[in-house]
Amino acid sequence: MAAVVFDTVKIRATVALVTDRYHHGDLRRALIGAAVEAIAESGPSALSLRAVAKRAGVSHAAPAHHFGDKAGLLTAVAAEGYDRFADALERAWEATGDFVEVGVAYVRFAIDNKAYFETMFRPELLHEDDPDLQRAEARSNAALVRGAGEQRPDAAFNAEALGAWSLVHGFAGLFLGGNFPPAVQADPEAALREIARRVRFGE
Amino acid sequence: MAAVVFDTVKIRATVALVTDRYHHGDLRRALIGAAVEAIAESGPSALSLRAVAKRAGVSHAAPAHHFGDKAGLLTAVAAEGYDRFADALERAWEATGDFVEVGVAYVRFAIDNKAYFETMFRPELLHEDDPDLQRAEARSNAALVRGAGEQRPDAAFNAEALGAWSLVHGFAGLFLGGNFPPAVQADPEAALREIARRVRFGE
DNA sequence: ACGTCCAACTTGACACTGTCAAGACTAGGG
DNA sequence: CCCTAGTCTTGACAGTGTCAAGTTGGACGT
Repeated sequence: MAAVVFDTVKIRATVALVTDRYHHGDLRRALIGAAVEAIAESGPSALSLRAVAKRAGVSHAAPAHHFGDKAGLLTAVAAEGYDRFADALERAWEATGDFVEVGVAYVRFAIDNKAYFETMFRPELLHEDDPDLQRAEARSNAALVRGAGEQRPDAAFNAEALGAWSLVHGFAGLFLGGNFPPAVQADPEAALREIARRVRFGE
Repeated sequence: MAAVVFDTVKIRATVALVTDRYHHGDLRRALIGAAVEAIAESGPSALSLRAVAKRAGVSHAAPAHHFGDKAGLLTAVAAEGYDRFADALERAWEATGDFVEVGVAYVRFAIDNKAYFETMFRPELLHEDDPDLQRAEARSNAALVRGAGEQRPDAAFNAEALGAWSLVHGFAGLFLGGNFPPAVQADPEAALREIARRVRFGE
């Protein structure tokens, strides 16, 4: 009997996540989700706090209460994005141990998670000093470096890794902007693999 | 005597460019200039038409009169940017005939003309169907292709050119976002040349 | 020389935005 | 059972883009 009661409590707590009680339950999460939806539709710079609030079914000032200001909400989105990004890169490296596959995962993430990706790389919209953001950013940087190989001890930077990073990042950005010819826009992953086949790193 | 009068007229017309008469003379130009300044300070998405108007010393609705709406002003900025961009790429190709130098010019333009560059590659802020924009965009694409070499007739796209384009575009974007290690941020051109030395295109 | 037309620009208004202060509500601990 | 602390709402304010209606003044035909 006690078990049954306990279950009921759990169910009510779960239901509270999507219900419209005064105390929402996990409004913070819901707001981030609503923000991601809105960003996916019209980009991070067009995000409206009031529209996000409406989407989540709360009052217009609720988002600011949780995130301080608009940049705070976008920062939370970016931080979550970097975390998912790091996950994706780590998965790719662990599954294949292949340099190129990490690059493919980079681009695939950008395409499949346009909203996160576009928010992550727009520093003028974020609170760059936010500790959560910095932690998540560091995670994804580490995952990236891990997939890019060793750095020679005498160099100030790893030129091969920087080149590869630039390539996949630029590819993703140009693709999302619709700047490529139709054949590439139609199947970006095939195009990227074709490029990878034709590019050699190292002198 | 007639010549003197004519000169005076010309002088008055020139002065009108910077003066505060009711009919400005070339307000369109002045507004674009003010917009570029404002964008350089805080990015294209933070642009305020009213702030641009104030900077140019005209009423708050003057920009909308000339450009239709905010996206119209940004489109004009982007079009001018693409034109200057095409100029820079053409110059680099004609001066050196070197593939790599066109890439360097690409990145150098992005860094030296942050405001233009960031506006150009933000399609959600622009009127992409604007004929002036399309013309200027086509010009810079042509200049880019010219520097990237021939395309094999059997391929749907030029993989080497796309790879090089992605690389320089990504490098520029990451640099502008401040994502690189300090040594690279301090001297991006040297870093880019180092990368170019270590990357080989073609199988 | 002069009136008339028309593009350039202004004025005023509206709905919408982010942000802030003050208040209403409620879950959880004493 | 109340009281507190955190969650969310309400109401207000200045600033924004956009539109309609007004003013201004240069150019052009007569």
